[in-house]
Amino acid sequence: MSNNEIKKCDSTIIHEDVVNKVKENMPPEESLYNLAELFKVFGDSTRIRILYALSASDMCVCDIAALLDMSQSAISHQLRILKQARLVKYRKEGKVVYYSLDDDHVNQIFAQGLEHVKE
Amino acid sequence: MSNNEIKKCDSTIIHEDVVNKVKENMPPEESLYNLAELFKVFGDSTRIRILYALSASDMCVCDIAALLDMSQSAISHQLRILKQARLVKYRKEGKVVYYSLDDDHVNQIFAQGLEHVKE
DNA sequence: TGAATACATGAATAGATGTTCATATGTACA
DNA sequence: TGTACATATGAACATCTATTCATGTATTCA
Repeated sequence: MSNNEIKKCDSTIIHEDVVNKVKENMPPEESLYNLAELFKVFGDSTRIRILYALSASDMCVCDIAALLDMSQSAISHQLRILKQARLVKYRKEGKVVYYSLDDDHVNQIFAQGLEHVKE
Repeated sequence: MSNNEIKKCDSTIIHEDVVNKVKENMPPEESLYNLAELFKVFGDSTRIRILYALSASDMCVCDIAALLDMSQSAISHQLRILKQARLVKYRKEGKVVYYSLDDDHVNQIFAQGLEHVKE
Protein backbone atom coordinates (compact mmCIF):
# COMPACT_ATOMS: atom_id res chain seq x y z
CA MET A 1 0.00 0.00 0.00
CA SER A 2 1.26 3.47 -0.81
CA ASN A 3 1.88 6.02 1.87
CA ASN A 4 -0.22 8.73 0.32
CA GLU A 5 -3.32 6.71 1.21
CA ILE A 6 -2.51 6.95 4.90
CA LYS A 7 -4.56 9.46 6.79
CA LYS A 8 -5.46 9.99 10.38
CA CYS A 9 -7.96 7.36 11.43
CA ASP A 10 -10.39 9.38 13.50
CA SER A 11 -10.88 12.10 10.94
CA THR A 12 -10.98 10.11 7.74
CA ILE A 13 -9.86 6.63 6.76
CA ILE A 14 -6.71 4.70 6.05
CA HIS A 15 -7.50 2.84 2.83
CA GLU A 16 -9.82 5.16 1.02
CA ASP A 17 -9.87 3.12 -2.19
CA VAL A 18 -10.91 -0.06 -0.41
CA VAL A 19 -13.60 1.72 1.59
CA ASN A 20 -15.04 3.35 -1.51
CA LYS A 21 -15.11 0.14 -3.46
CA VAL A 22 -16.79 -1.79 -0.66
CA LYS A 23 -19.25 1.04 -0.10
CA GLU A 24 -20.33 0.93 -3.74
CA ASN A 25 -21.11 -2.74 -3.49
CA MET A 26 -22.94 -2.65 -0.17
CA PRO A 27 -26.56 -3.78 -0.49
CA PRO A 28 -29.21 -1.23 0.41
CA GLU A 29 -29.38 -0.43 4.10
CA GLU A 30 -32.85 -1.92 4.27
CA SER A 31 -31.79 -5.33 2.98
CA LEU A 32 -29.15 -5.77 5.62
CA TYR A 33 -31.52 -4.48 8.27
CA ASN A 34 -34.12 -7.05 7.25
CA LEU A 35 -31.50 -9.76 7.24
CA ALA A 36 -30.48 -8.87 10.78
CA GLU A 37 -34.13 -8.88 11.83
CA LEU A 38 -34.53 -12.37 10.40
CA PHE A 39 -31.51 -13.72 12.26
CA LYS A 40 -32.69 -12.00 15.40
CA VAL A 41 -35.74 -14.25 15.27
CA PHE A 42 -33.45 -17.28 15.14
CA GLY A 43 -31.38 -15.85 17.96
CA ASP A 44 -33.44 -17.11 20.88
CA SER A 45 -33.25 -20.64 22.21
CA THR A 46 -36.99 -20.89 22.85
CA ARG A 47 -37.76 -20.00 19.25
CA ILE A 48 -35.00 -22.28 18.00
CA ARG A 49 -36.49 -25.16 19.96
CA ILE A 50 -39.96 -24.39 18.63
CA LEU A 51 -38.67 -24.34 15.07
CA TYR A 52 -36.80 -27.57 15.57
CA ALA A 53 -39.89 -29.22 17.05
CA LEU A 54 -42.01 -28.07 14.14
CA SER A 55 -39.45 -29.40 11.68
CA ALA A 56 -40.14 -32.80 13.21
CA SER A 57 -43.93 -32.53 13.29
CA ASP A 58 -46.78 -30.08 13.14
CA MET A 59 -47.90 -29.34 16.66
CA CYS A 60 -50.51 -27.41 18.57
CA VAL A 61 -49.60 -24.68 21.04
CA CYS A 62 -50.40 -26.82 24.01
CA ASP A 63 -48.13 -29.66 22.94
CA ILE A 64 -45.25 -27.31 22.24
CA ALA A 65 -45.64 -25.84 25.71
CA ALA A 66 -45.59 -29.32 27.22
CA LEU A 67 -42.64 -30.40 25.10
CA LEU A 68 -40.54 -27.42 26.12
CA ASP A 69 -41.90 -27.28 29.66
CA MET A 70 -42.96 -23.67 29.32
CA SER A 71 -46.16 -21.72 29.82
CA GLN A 72 -48.76 -21.59 27.09
CA SER A 73 -48.54 -17.83 27.13
CA ALA A 74 -44.80 -17.75 26.58
CA ILE A 75 -45.09 -20.14 23.64
CA SER A 76 -47.97 -18.19 22.15
CA HIS A 77 -45.98 -14.95 22.31
CA GLN A 78 -43.05 -16.57 20.57
CA LEU A 79 -45.26 -18.17 17.92
CA ARG A 80 -46.54 -14.69 17.15
CA ILE A 81 -43.00 -13.52 16.43
CA LEU A 82 -42.31 -16.57 14.27
CA LYS A 83 -45.57 -15.97 12.43
CA GLN A 84 -44.70 -12.33 11.75
CA ALA A 85 -41.36 -13.43 10.36
CA ARG A 86 -43.23 -15.84 8.09
CA LEU A 87 -41.31 -18.77 9.48
CA VAL A 88 -44.39 -20.63 10.67
CA LYS A 89 -47.96 -20.90 9.51
CA TYR A 90 -51.01 -22.32 11.25
CA ARG A 91 -54.32 -24.02 10.68
CA LYS A 92 -57.26 -24.07 13.04
CA GLU A 93 -59.23 -27.20 13.85
CA GLY A 94 -61.92 -26.23 16.27
CA LYS A 95 -60.31 -24.89 19.39
CA VAL A 96 -56.92 -26.27 18.49
CA VAL A 97 -54.38 -24.36 16.41
CA TYR A 98 -51.73 -26.38 14.65
CA TYR A 99 -48.48 -24.70 13.73
CA SER A 100 -46.03 -25.80 11.06
CA LEU A 101 -42.98 -24.48 9.29
CA ASP A 102 -43.80 -22.01 6.55
CA ASP A 103 -40.54 -21.98 4.69
CA ASP A 104 -38.15 -24.46 3.18
CA HIS A 105 -35.29 -22.13 4.00
CA VAL A 106 -35.71 -22.69 7.72
CA ASN A 107 -34.23 -26.15 7.57
CA GLN A 108 -31.42 -24.98 5.34
CA ILE A 109 -30.56 -22.06 7.60
CA PHE A 110 -30.63 -24.49 10.49
CA ALA A 111 -28.28 -26.86 8.72
CA GLN A 112 -25.80 -24.13 7.91
CA GLY A 113 -25.84 -22.90 11.47
CA LEU A 114 -25.26 -26.37 12.86
CA GLU A 115 -22.31 -26.82 10.53
CA HIS A 116 -20.65 -23.86 12.18
CA VAL A 117 -21.55 -24.86 15.72
CA LYS A 118 -20.25 -28.41 15.30
CA GLU A 119 -16.56 -28.52 16.16
CA MET B 1 -56.68 -38.76 16.55
CA SER B 2 -58.47 -40.79 19.17
CA ASN B 3 -60.34 -39.18 21.98
CA ASN B 4 -58.52 -40.98 24.75
CA GLU B 5 -55.44 -38.94 23.91
CA ILE B 6 -57.24 -35.75 24.77
CA LYS B 7 -56.32 -34.30 28.10
CA LYS B 8 -56.56 -30.93 29.68
CA CYS B 9 -53.97 -28.67 28.13
CA ASP B 10 -52.70 -26.82 31.18
CA SER B 11 -52.05 -29.93 33.20
CA THR B 12 -50.69 -32.28 30.58
CA ILE B 13 -50.79 -32.38 26.80
CA ILE B 14 -53.15 -33.11 23.96
CA HIS B 15 -51.17 -35.37 21.67
CA GLU B 16 -48.96 -37.31 24.00
CA ASP B 17 -47.63 -39.64 21.34
CA VAL B 18 -46.49 -36.80 19.11
CA VAL B 19 -44.87 -34.95 21.99
CA ASN B 20 -42.99 -38.04 23.12
CA LYS B 21 -41.76 -38.85 19.67
CA VAL B 22 -40.55 -35.31 19.04
CA LYS B 23 -38.97 -35.17 22.48
CA GLU B 24 -36.95 -38.29 21.78
CA ASN B 25 -35.50 -36.78 18.65
CA MET B 26 -34.71 -33.34 20.06
CA PRO B 27 -30.99 -32.57 19.92
CA PRO B 28 -29.25 -31.97 23.24
CA GLU B 29 -30.27 -28.76 24.94
CA GLU B 30 -26.75 -27.45 24.56
CA SER B 31 -26.69 -27.79 20.77
CA LEU B 32 -29.82 -25.74 20.30
CA TYR B 33 -28.56 -23.19 22.80
CA ASN B 34 -25.32 -22.81 20.87
CA LEU B 35 -27.23 -22.52 17.64
CA ALA B 36 -29.33 -19.71 19.07
CA GLU B 37 -26.20 -17.99 20.33
CA LEU B 38 -24.72 -18.14 16.84
CA PHE B 39 -27.79 -16.62 15.23
CA LYS B 40 -27.91 -13.99 17.93
CA VAL B 41 -24.54 -12.78 16.66
CA PHE B 42 -26.04 -12.44 13.19
CA GLY B 43 -29.06 -10.69 14.62
CA ASP B 44 -27.67 -7.18 14.77
CA SER B 45 -27.48 -4.87 11.78
CA THR B 46 -24.12 -3.44 12.75
CA ARG B 47 -22.57 -6.88 12.87
CA ILE B 48 -24.35 -7.90 9.68
CA ARG B 49 -22.91 -4.87 7.91
CA ILE B 50 -19.44 -5.63 9.25
CA LEU B 51 -19.67 -9.22 8.06
CA TYR B 52 -20.91 -8.15 4.66
CA ALA B 53 -18.09 -5.63 4.34
CA LEU B 54 -15.53 -8.26 5.27
CA SER B 55 -16.99 -10.66 2.74
CA ALA B 56 -16.07 -8.06 0.13
CA SER B 57 -12.59 -7.27 1.43
CA ASP B 58 -10.33 -7.58 4.45
CA MET B 59 -10.41 -4.31 6.30
CA CYS B 60 -8.89 -2.59 9.31
CA VAL B 61 -10.98 -1.32 12.22
CA CYS B 62 -10.59 2.25 11.16
CA ASP B 63 -11.87 1.65 7.64
CA ILE B 64 -14.87 -0.30 8.88
CA ALA B 65 -15.75 2.56 11.19
CA ALA B 66 -15.51 5.01 8.32
CA LEU B 67 -17.47 2.76 5.99
CA LEU B 68 -20.33 2.36 8.44
CA ASP B 69 -20.06 5.88 9.83
CA MET B 70 -19.71 4.68 13.38
CA SER B 71 -17.21 5.21 16.18
CA GLN B 72 -14.04 3.17 16.33
CA SER B 73 -15.04 2.00 19.80
CA ALA B 74 -18.42 0.70 18.71
CA ILE B 75 -16.85 -1.24 15.85
CA SER B 76 -14.15 -2.64 18.08
CA HIS B 77 -16.71 -3.89 20.58
CA GLN B 78 -18.65 -5.63 17.83
CA LEU B 79 -15.54 -7.14 16.31
CA ARG B 80 -14.83 -8.64 19.68
CA ILE B 81 -18.17 -10.41 19.63
CA LEU B 82 -17.61 -11.62 16.08
CA LYS B 83 -14.15 -12.85 17.07
CA GLN B 84 -15.53 -14.78 20.04
CA ALA B 85 -18.06 -16.44 17.75
CA ARG B 86 -15.17 -17.40 15.47
CA LEU B 87 -16.79 -15.60 12.57
CA VAL B 88 -13.83 -13.28 11.97
CA LYS B 89 -10.10 -13.52 12.41
CA TYR B 90 -7.42 -10.84 12.36
CA ARG B 91 -3.82 -10.19 11.55
CA LYS B 92 -1.68 -7.36 12.88
CA GLU B 93 0.57 -5.25 10.71
CA GLY B 94 2.26 -2.72 12.93
CA LYS B 95 -0.39 -0.59 14.53
CA VAL B 96 -3.05 -1.69 12.10
CA VAL B 97 -5.27 -4.73 12.67
CA TYR B 98 -6.86 -6.29 9.61
CA TYR B 99 -10.00 -8.33 10.06
CA SER B 100 -11.35 -10.96 7.69
CA LEU B 101 -13.99 -13.66 7.67
CA ASP B 102 -12.97 -16.81 9.50
CA ASP B 103 -15.53 -19.22 8.18
CA ASP B 104 -16.86 -20.32 4.83
CA HIS B 105 -20.25 -20.87 6.39
CA VAL B 106 -20.75 -17.17 6.92
CA ASN B 107 -21.39 -16.52 3.26
CA GLN B 108 -23.66 -19.54 3.02
CA ILE B 109 -25.70 -18.53 6.05
CA PHE B 110 -25.91 -15.07 4.54
CA ALA B 111 -27.16 -16.45 1.24
CA GLN B 112 -29.83 -18.58 2.88
CA GLY B 113 -31.01 -15.64 4.93
CA LEU B 114 -31.23 -13.38 1.91
CA GLU B 115 -33.28 -16.01 0.09
CA HIS B 116 -35.88 -15.76 2.80
CA VAL B 117 -35.83 -11.98 3.01
CA LYS B 118 -36.24 -11.54 -0.74
CA GLU B 119 -39.94 -11.53 -1.60
C1' DT C 1 12.65 8.50 24.87
C1' DG C 2 8.41 10.94 23.84
C1' DA C 3 4.65 12.12 20.83
C1' DA C 4 1.24 10.38 17.68
C1' DT C 5 -1.71 6.86 16.22
C1' DA C 6 -4.60 2.40 15.85
C1' DC C 7 -7.00 -0.39 18.57
C1' DA C 8 -8.99 -2.51 22.96
C1' DT C 9 -11.67 -2.32 27.03
C1' DG C 10 -14.29 -1.26 31.47
C1' DA C 11 -18.14 1.34 33.26
C1' DA C 12 -22.39 3.58 32.56
C1' DT C 13 -26.71 4.28 30.29
C1' DA C 14 -30.63 3.99 27.30
C1' DG C 15 -33.34 0.98 24.75
C1' DA C 16 -34.81 -3.71 23.37
C1' DT C 17 -36.59 -8.22 24.67
C1' DG C 18 -38.57 -12.58 27.02
C1' DT C 19 -41.49 -14.18 30.54
C1' DT C 20 -45.24 -13.80 33.78
C1' DC C 21 -49.75 -12.48 35.16
C1' DA C 22 -54.28 -11.33 34.30
C1' DT C 23 -57.67 -11.35 31.09
C1' DA C 24 -59.94 -11.52 26.49
C1' DT C 25 -61.48 -14.24 22.41
C1' DG C 26 -63.43 -18.02 20.11
C1' DT C 27 -64.96 -22.82 19.76
C1' DA C 28 -67.19 -27.20 21.39
C1' DC C 29 -70.39 -29.55 23.99
C1' DA C 30 -73.81 -30.63 27.52
C1' DT D 1 -77.33 -20.78 26.67
C1' DG D 2 -73.67 -21.60 29.82
C1' DT D 3 -69.47 -23.93 31.00
C1' DA D 4 -64.97 -25.70 29.82
C1' DC D 5 -61.08 -25.30 27.21
C1' DA D 6 -57.32 -23.78 23.68
C1' DT D 7 -55.24 -19.86 22.36
C1' DA D 8 -54.16 -14.80 22.03
C1' DT D 9 -52.83 -10.52 23.97
C1' DG D 10 -51.79 -6.23 26.79
C1' DA D 11 -49.19 -4.54 30.68
C1' DA D 12 -45.50 -4.93 33.88
C1' DC D 13 -41.01 -6.29 35.11
C1' DA D 14 -36.44 -8.06 35.07
C1' DT D 15 -32.72 -8.97 32.15
C1' DC D 16 -29.88 -8.36 28.28
C1' DT D 17 -27.48 -5.53 24.88
C1' DA D 18 -25.44 -1.77 21.85
C1' DT D 19 -23.38 2.48 22.10
C1' DT D 20 -20.81 6.21 24.31
C1' DC D 21 -17.22 8.04 27.09
C1' DA D 22 -12.95 7.82 29.21
C1' DT D 23 -8.87 5.56 29.40
C1' DG D 24 -5.38 1.86 28.68
C1' DT D 25 -2.12 -0.75 25.57
C1' DA D 26 0.97 -1.34 21.82
C1' DT D 27 3.43 0.21 17.86
C1' DT D 28 5.85 3.62 14.85
C1' DC D 29 8.82 7.27 14.09
C1' DA D 30 11.23 11.57 14.86
